[in-house]
Amino acid sequence: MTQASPAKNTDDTPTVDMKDIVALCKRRGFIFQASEIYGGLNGFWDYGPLGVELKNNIRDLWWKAMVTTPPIGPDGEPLQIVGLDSSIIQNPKTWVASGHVGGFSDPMVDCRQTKRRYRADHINILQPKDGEGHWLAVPQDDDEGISEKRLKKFGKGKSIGAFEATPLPEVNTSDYDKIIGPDASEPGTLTEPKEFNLMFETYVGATQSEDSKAYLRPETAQGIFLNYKNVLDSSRVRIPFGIAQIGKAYRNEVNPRNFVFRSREFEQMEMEWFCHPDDAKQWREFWIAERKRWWESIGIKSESMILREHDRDELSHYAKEGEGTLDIEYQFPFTYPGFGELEGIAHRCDYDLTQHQEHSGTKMQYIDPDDNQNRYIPHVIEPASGLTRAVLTVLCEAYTVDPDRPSGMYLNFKPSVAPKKAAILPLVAKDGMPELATKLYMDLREDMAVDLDIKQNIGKRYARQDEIGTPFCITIDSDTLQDQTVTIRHRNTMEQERISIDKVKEYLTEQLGQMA
RNA sequence: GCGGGUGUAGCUUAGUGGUAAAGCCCUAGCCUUCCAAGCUAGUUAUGUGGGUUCGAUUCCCAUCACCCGCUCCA
Repeated sequence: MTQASPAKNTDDTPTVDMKDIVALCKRRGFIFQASEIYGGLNGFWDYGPLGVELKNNIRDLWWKAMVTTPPIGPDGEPLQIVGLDSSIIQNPKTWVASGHVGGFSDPMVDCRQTKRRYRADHINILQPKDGEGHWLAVPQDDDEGISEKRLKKFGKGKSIGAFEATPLPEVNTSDYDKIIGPDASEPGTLTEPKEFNLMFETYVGATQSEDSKAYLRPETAQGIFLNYKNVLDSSRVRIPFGIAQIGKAYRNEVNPRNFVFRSREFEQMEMEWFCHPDDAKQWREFWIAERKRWWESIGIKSESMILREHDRDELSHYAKEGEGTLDIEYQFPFTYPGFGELEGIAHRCDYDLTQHQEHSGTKMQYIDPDDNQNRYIPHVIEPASGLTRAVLTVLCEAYTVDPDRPSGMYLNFKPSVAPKKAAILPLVAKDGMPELATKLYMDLREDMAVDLDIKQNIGKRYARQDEIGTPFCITIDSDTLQDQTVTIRHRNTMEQERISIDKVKEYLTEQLGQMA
């Protein structure tokens, strides 16, 4: 069967409009706005009957590719990867050690005049020692001599020696009206520092106090690092090995945007690959190739993705010393003609294990079973992607406009991710056709997710199945009553073929296997 | 977080300072022999909260949500 693929435009208009995808998701029960009847909640989404099937299918394929049947390694042996399901809430010290508590609460100030935003702890305030004149906000890290230029303009002839420098966070907010912002031309334009704590806070126990404060995990990775020793001591794995986890994570995003692409509650699929520091570079390359292949296996076309190395200055705190981070990016309709992040493959070095060793006092070093003098803290290669982001990607990729069919479009899902593999449709609801269809349905449903639909005319039912991306429709008609044959309709081509009713299961199993 | 835009049924659109209209969809029944046909009946809406007014979906204010741009994205 030929795969219809939408031709990518060469101009800057994507072939699919996000509005249509969002509307389809709501109409057919893939994704709803969370708490919609109360007006919704910015950054939260619910997965409907078909959405949860799609999400579970993608989740299961990831788990199978990582844990159940991990890839074959460079030495020809299967890799060792074990699963984990850690708690969303952990001891809050976890997030101090990981750097999230310190790094996620940078106070920011906005300038009302220039609309620019600054980190408060990166700004110094030059305060005239004689108390006369304006206070000047300048960058702390002032390589370009900005302070001098600002002084010349607003310092009323005073030299730098006539000022005292104070970090902005130490300045009383009641004095903000005297301050001229770093790029402003008049005083009093800076807002009070706002805390941008991107972790959701909660309280453990029935009484709320600072002592009982805890956090919803902003990444699943830390649960893996916390259990690194437990896994090592209980499951006979040896370096190199991986621990994989799928689960919810929470980030209080400043600005959720683009449907489920950036939401405040989302689901991650992360695997931490523990290896010898000398092998980290090689394993990073291995996982980049492996992960790209996986995305292709669930139906994402190679030409819709790019691999992008992070620039030095966008590297995370944990990746600074290593081989860096590479993103696999997808050409979403809302990033077109640009790309948006699908998965990051990061070299986290020994940052996390070292941090937890220091903060917890628990030794995290690995002792080579063949040479107990060879002790080291493993380096980590982390392929981390968003499951909910994967759902969006698969939807965007599958959405295919086709004006020549009643629905005007169809979802070109790979059968492995499709919520329904086949639909069984009696041509009309009489002459014993519904009974035959029900019998076939009862047989098939033991082996695959199938739909039985008897209502309305056949065209509407085909259209409905096209909209939810069902690869095959099996139709019972009057010939079936005579010769026990049914028609199989192929979603992408709308072509039909006739086969014996008792060959249907065999046929579908073979076809679905081939197309998976 | 800033600026701009939008908000009437699941969707697309009417309309009005005084009972909110239609088509499609959906549900039930009839009909229907291969791609959203037809008939009958039915469900469903002025995002939320204030204010002005005898009366607000309409005018005003606030708020929420969504979209676009900027910002942010550990």
